[in-house]
Amino acid sequence: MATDRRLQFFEESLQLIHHQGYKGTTMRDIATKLKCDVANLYNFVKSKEEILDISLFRINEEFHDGIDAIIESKHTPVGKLRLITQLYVRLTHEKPYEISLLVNGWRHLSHQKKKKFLAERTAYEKKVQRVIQEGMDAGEMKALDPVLATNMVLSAMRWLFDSFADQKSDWNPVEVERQINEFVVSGLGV
Amino acid sequence: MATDRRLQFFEESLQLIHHQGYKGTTMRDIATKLKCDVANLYNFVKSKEEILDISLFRINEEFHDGIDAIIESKHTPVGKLRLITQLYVRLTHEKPYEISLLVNGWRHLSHQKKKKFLAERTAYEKKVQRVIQEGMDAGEMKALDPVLATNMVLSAMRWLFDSFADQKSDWNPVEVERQINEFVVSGLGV
DNA sequence: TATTTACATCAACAAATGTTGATCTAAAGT
DNA sequence: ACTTTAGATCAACATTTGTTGATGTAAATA
Repeated sequence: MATDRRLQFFEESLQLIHHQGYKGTTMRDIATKLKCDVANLYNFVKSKEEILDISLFRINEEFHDGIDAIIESKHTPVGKLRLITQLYVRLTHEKPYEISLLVNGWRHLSHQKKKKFLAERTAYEKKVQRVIQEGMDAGEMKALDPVLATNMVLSAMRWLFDSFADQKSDWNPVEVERQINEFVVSGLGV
Repeated sequence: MATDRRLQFFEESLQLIHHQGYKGTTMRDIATKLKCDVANLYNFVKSKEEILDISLFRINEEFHDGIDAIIESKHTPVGKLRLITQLYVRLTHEKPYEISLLVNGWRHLSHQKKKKFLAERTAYEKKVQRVIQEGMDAGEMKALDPVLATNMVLSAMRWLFDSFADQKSDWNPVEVERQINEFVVSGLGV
């Protein structure tokens, strides 16, 4: 099932979708990049939407599994928050085009799938929010609105996928993670 | 030129583009919302792309004019940074659908216009970066990578347009601005 | 050797989409 | 009274787009 050609198909598709958007990417665009006929693509997926579906929910699960492992671990709130940013930076560095779907692509899911995605996203934002809330309760972090604080922390990293996807930029992900963490921790710190 | 109906046309168009994306919004969608025929829309713009063009470069100029005024003012770097976040929050609260174009919509500009937009955006990011750099040089801010710091600061506010566009959320923009500022300033602070 | 599997091509279609030209109406400006 | 202007309608177009069905081929598998 996971043949070379099939992997290449998904890879090129996601790159095109990142740069041109989902609606702006046609099956013919993808076929051209793969140097094959359009009809051929339907050997890999049964519809265009499936490219989005499959890729998006796979990376979503990977991210959420990572979050869960951190939540269940025995770290202080600040420690957990550090691991969360670390996870996000690492995942974005490894798979910028997939993360691009989580940031933008989800809007083009079908109604049902979009509902499902947003419900899951909200649930996981709440988990991060709870970590921050615990940090505030423990006096490790300053008392801001927890919803607002969560949004700021997560949003502060959302430029990375664009940067990592860009050939010209060559951030060192470990250094990026260190500095983001410093920013976030002292941004919330007392 | 700026008649009621024309204003309504742009307003509804931008709302649709925010929710469905530029490519995902058809001229027929807009016509339906305005309860008129598709052909009628061409009394307001000479092409679909013009909706994007006009709206995007107008808000872009408004934002950049604001930045320039702050840069030229006599404040400390930290003071300037505070004014910049204030400007961004205010603008996003007043015109979330326009800001949505600056965050996402620009990707669908024609090649030429996109080049122009990106050049301007880069120039203005550099101006913000210089403020941060001055803050670091003056010892007001901790020494992080200035490019990275700039990206984090600006990106930390990029979730707002989505939230302000949403009917259900009712943030107080003044309070939001205060908390964002606290986060950003202590995030960069020594 | 027979057959399944992964991948490829060609032709074609139905629907969606941006756009145009000709025409109309009612109000506003001169 | 005459003319311009903003807004609206209808029919029609050329393209673009996702998708299908019939068919072919070369390698792996049984």
